[in-house]
Amino acid sequence: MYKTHTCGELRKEDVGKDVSLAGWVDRRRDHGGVTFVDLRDRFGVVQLVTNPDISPAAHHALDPVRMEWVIKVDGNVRRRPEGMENPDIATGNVEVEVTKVEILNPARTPPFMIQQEEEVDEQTRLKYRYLDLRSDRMRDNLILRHKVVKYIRDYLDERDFIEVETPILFKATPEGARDYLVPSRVHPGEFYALPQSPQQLKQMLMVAGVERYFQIARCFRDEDLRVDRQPEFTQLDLEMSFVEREDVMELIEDLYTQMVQEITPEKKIYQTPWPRLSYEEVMNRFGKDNPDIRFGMELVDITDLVAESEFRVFSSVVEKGGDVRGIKAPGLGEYSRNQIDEFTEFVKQYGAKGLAYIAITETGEERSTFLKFIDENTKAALYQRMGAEDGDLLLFIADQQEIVLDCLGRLREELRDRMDLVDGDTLAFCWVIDFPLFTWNEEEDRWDPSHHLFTAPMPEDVKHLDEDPSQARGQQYDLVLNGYEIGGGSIRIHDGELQEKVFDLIGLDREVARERFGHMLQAFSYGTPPHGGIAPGIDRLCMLLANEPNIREVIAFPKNQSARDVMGDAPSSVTEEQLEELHIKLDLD
RNA sequence: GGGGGCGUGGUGUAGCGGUUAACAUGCGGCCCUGUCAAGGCCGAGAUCGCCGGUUCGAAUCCGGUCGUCCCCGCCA
Repeated sequence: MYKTHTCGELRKEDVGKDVSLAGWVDRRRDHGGVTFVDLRDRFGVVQLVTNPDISPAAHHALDPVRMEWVIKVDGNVRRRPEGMENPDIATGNVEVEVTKVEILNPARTPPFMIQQEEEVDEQTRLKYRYLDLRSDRMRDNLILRHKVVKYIRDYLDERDFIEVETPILFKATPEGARDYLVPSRVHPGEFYALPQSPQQLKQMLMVAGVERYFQIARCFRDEDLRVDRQPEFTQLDLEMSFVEREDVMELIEDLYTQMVQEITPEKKIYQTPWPRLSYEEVMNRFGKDNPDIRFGMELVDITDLVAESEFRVFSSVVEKGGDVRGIKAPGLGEYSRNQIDEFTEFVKQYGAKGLAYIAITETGEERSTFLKFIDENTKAALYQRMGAEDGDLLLFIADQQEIVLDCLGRLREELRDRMDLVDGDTLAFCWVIDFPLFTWNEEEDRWDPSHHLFTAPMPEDVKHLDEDPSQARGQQYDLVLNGYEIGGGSIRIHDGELQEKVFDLIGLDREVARERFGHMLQAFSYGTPPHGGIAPGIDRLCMLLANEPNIREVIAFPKNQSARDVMGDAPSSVTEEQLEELHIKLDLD
């Protein structure tokens, strides 16, 4: 037997026991005589002691042993001498006096020190991911993720959901993200696609009468990567029949609230029940549809106040139908011209032409790009609307509404980070609802679905589909946490006729629609229950629960930014024979 | 597709026109019987990502290239 106990479980109560332990050498402290070895396994660390006077054979057996060697020891648990306890580790009151050592496998000197992976180049960590994952941090992240998924499965199982697997090899959909394609050997020239999500399939399961489906589903999208985006990621995919949007939202809210309390009790949920905010409201208040509501500093519309102003930057924008809005950064009134310029550069990245400001020092002195152009009354009204006080910095953008909101929304979160306004142990969940069903696509001169093309309109808005599609709101809901979209869903269209009308609206040719979605329309003609669902992202949730700065830290084997697996070296070239079998000829420049 | 940051011993950094390329840690050796990032002494280990240019002289300046991270576009 390798182990009678794990390295993390020995306590005062175990003193006197003969134990066998096995694990990795975390550290070794050789005092010439007495030698200490910290032995680590998945469950913790315990201190081993050898003494040449007591057990010379065991003592010398440890001589060659170095960090990350895998060893098995027999020994006796004893209480540490008075004053030698280590309160920093769970097993710190005891140690194991070693009587026998067996080297199970020596280790080369690792390319980096396991517990210091935070300051190691990420590429090195990814190349040796199996070493990186030995660290407490990564081990804890893997465990956290396991707990999240297990909690979800147990919770949904208790509520009569069944987990159904859907195919990974399915059909390409030109809408939305780019597909990963898989060539077919038996059908020359034809391709499967890896699913961007099991959307169509879960709706088919509703037609099939499953009623309550979920799946911890892997999804694939061939788009460029970000801190919170990987080409393959995991969703809790869920769909229910005979529900309205409130039913789905309540289910997820209850699930996540209980899960967080159970798994990360140190986290505080900012507001319960979770606020339900309309798309229009969050855009006006926060400038983005996935707002971080943990702090204030909301956007303020001053278009009406400055429409007639002498400051042409403002008034000319208003003439052209644009907006002027601002944000107040309390306490930044002493910022230098240079510091403010950094904000200007920041918003220019997102299309703003400039940034107007009023900086008010603690003593009430004002520096401004435009104050001299506006009269006292306007200034007073502006200060009142923004709640401006001594010491504040007021920042303004004038442009088309879309740009103003986007830039100020991003600026607001930039200020959050600079001013350190939020606490990572606060989870501010909220729902964003009442999205417009369509958004106008300027380039293609047509309406695009804002969520996806199966989203049902609000019943009272169906009438708008014919006259003014922009007025139609969808029965859609986005789940937002601390400024990240961590899920989205909707009540679906279950009526073939309405579905065809939506296809028409987005300019999808009937023939093309039949080719791509004929199977769905056909399915819907055989008795389809009203249904809806949601697909919360597991990776982003775990990232936030683990206070990690990016999604890769909660994925065992992530891809790097250029979608490469640096450990396994994928993607890689294949043999001529493989290509031939797949009827593929390469055309590389 | 575009913009920006970073590439110096195994790892993390310093050096930014002339240095024996510095420091920490890890690694090897010796000493050390109560440490827990143990300590002390000694030692090995880097053609400064790569290619080209400027210069009497390049880790250092310039151009290109590759890698990586962050961002924009993209992600229904």
